[in-house]
Amino acid sequence: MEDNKKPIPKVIIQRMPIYLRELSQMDFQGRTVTSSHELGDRLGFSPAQIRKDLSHFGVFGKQGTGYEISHLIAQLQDILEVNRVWKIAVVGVGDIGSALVHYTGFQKRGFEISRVFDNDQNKVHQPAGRFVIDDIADLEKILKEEKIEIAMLTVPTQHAQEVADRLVSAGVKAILNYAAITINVPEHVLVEYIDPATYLQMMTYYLGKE
Amino acid sequence: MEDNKKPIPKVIIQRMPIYLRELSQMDFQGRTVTSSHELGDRLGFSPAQIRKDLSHFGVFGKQGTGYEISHLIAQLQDILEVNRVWKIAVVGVGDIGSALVHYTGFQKRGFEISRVFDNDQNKVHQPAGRFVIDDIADLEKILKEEKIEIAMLTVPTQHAQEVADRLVSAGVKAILNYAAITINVPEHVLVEYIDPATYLQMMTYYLGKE
DNA sequence: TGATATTTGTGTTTATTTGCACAATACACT
DNA sequence: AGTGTATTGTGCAAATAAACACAAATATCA
Repeated sequence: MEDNKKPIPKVIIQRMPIYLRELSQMDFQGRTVTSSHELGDRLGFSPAQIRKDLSHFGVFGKQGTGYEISHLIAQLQDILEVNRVWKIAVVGVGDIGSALVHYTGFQKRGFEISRVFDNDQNKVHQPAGRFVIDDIADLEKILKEEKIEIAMLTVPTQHAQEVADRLVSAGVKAILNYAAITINVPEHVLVEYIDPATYLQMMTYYLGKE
Repeated sequence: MEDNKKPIPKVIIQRMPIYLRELSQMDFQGRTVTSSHELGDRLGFSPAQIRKDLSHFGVFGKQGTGYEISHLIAQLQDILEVNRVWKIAVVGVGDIGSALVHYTGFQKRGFEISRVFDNDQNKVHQPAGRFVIDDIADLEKILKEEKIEIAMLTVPTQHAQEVADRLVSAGVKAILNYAAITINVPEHVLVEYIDPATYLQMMTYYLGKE
């Protein structure tokens, strides 16, 4: 294990959830042991890369045998801090927000939507999934009370920056932004983007070359 | 411009839609000219990186002035092949599929949903947005007829691989996969993944280190 | 006009990331 | 026990990506 103070590169952190997802899938299929070679085949990575990635965090495998799946899952969950359940707020209950609220896959991956906000008075206090929609006017108050540190931002593009600012002032430390716009936040706040059109445009670049 | 036969690295192609998105935003705000420095500030990239990235495709700026926004937008649209409209199929009309069908932002970014499929006979032939849901039994036939090359895969996890196989056999060349599973496709087919939990887990890694 | 400010595109350098290859270890089987 | 096969973790090399830094071009303005 590389045990100096250098931070582990982001590109490696990005692959860890992919490894965890695939290992969970293998576990679900009843598998108990795997190897860097098999995992690499399934994910399209080289075996060497998988071994090297894992080696940043410790020694998890056994020579000649490979990796015990349930053990590696537990280790990855520790590393990614998802051996507990993080509370999440969904801000904006449009089509995407609703879809996220109804999605049942978060719990087993370490997350639980715990509050849902909208600014539309026709939606406020109405049910959305197992929630009652809160008024976005109470955003800061509720997020602080509930100590919610992660938000999924699903408001219309033109309001994304303004709502992001409020999330930051409410103490949110990580934002998953579904609005198709880059938002500016202080350095200590993490932002990731989900914008299908950017993925599609990446692919059309290659489709156009054929 | 770097004009040898080396393919342009994927990491650069990934940034081009981000540049395009921000430039469109600036254009919408009435701006006409920008610089690598300003664009970098807004996006969190270094100016040098932006200039180097663009230099792979040609010369778009003017020394002392910067970039004319509308011109650079047009050039990026050409590069990414979104100066035309690509037909897209949505496969699986659950919560996410519905949200995509109702999303109005695709058209101006080069895409148009043109067919929508589900296997649930209670949904088939029912309306979804401006569409009538087609029976997934007719998937191959319709995709070939319509020459649809791009699909957004929004079926339940356990059916994702099987449906992906059918998309490939129907001639689809690019899949945007919303199912939380890695799918295997032939080398000539592009796949990108949208799985919110992987992004969240990446962020909790860092949150846990604070 | 000429002096000063900007800003690009790119050759070079530095840093990061990936891949290679092999000793060390474990297992299976005779 | 011994032989053959599988697999890990890692030092080192190669490949890739990012940053630096500067000549050349443009704009501004006294």
